[in-house]
Amino acid sequence: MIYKYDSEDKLIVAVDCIIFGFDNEGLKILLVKRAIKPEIGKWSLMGGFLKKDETLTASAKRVLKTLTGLENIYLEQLEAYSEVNRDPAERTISVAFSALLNMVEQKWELEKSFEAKWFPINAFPVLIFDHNMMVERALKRLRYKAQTQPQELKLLPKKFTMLQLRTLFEAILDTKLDKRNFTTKINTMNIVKRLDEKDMSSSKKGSYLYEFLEYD
Amino acid sequence: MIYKYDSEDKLIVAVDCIIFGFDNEGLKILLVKRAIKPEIGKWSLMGGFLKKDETLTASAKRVLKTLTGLENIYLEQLEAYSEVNRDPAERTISVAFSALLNMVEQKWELEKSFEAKWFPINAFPVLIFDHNMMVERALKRLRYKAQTQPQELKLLPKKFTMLQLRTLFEAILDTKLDKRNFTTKINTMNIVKRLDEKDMSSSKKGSYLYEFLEYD
DNA sequence: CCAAAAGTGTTTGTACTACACCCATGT
DNA sequence: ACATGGGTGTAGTACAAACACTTTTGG
Repeated sequence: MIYKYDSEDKLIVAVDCIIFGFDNEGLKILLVKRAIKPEIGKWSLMGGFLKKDETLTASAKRVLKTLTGLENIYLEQLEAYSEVNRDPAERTISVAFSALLNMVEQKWELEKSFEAKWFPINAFPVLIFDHNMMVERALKRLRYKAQTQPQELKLLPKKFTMLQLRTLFEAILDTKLDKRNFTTKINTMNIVKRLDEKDMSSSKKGSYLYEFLEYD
Repeated sequence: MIYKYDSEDKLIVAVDCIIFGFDNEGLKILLVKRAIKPEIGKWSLMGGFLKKDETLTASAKRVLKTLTGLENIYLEQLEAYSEVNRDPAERTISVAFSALLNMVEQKWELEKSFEAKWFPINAFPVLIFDHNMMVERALKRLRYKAQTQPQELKLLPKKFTMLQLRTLFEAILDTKLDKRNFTTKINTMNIVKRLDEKDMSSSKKGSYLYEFLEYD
């Protein structure tokens, strides 16, 4: 026998993805021009609606795949947004997710049927609904991650130089970091291993490549 | 003109509250015996369903008020749970909230129409659905809060002794803390003020009472 | 006067900060 | 040989951890 909560309200649940990218210049955020009403034509986070038979994470992954073709991406649930009039079209609640993409060894491409664009994190437009709040929160979380679990920052190519890693940190934390102190700190953290390989593209001497250590 | 997302799925959204209390003996969690099917009679978090015209936070506050009569309680949104079959009765997603109650100068009482009971945090029963996961998460968050914003731990009476505060920390962090180091740390944090008053109930000498500083 | 709990300081190690020079090599 | 970016060490300071004795007073 199956019981049902017959008299309870039902409503639409959405997911919105804050997609961060890093390209050695700075931290970027991926936005799309909204294709449906209301607020059609305005910049927005990439989002979608939760289906009856999928989890929130699956839904966010589906959205991400639609936009970039990518699967198996680090996706983290942030927070649910539920102001009654957050979406003027209809009562919806939305759960925010954040994803991190490596823009350098880019194994994906933006789906062309969407008008999508990367914006620098410190110069992106006003977004629809409560999306700007969501980005704020995601940035806070990203800064926290950088301090506590930098190995989760899947924004770099598999092999990267100390300079790349430091530039990433500087972009996320929006600050300058001392080269020597940064190297010692990363080393004492025991999260990377130095390879024998060097990257020769940026100098005559070449700079060592590193990899994040895998942990079980 | 108003637009609607007509073809999207709608579903039931629930809130579940992880309610922590502290009574100088240890950290407790408030559970209720479930009164509706399915899983009727099993221990569960206090929960409810989101109504069309209320925010998630309002919904969680309503649940808390129903159970304890209390309003204006520190409530924090944790995470949304959305496994498709998490509730065998019907597809629902649930957003977890955590609340902190002071069991000592208890200004509230448990609503008698519910069979509700405080359990020690390290000895409570298996709960329905994914509620045990929710408690795990809430505990993690509580530990984090203790480290970073102890003044948010509204688990103590307004005036408390260092011993009470330390016992609370020990309960939350599940560890022993050195008396001297703890006092110095709390003092350098600048989050409490020592009153001229002493609590004489526990010793002949009496121990100073403290209050959390208000911050704007 | 003594039992019971409260209060208090010092030392040691570890982590963070600031700071400047030498190294390797392609041209 | 030199210009370019890469790599490295030290000294000072601040914070965390370990550790034990003295104070107060009701009984």
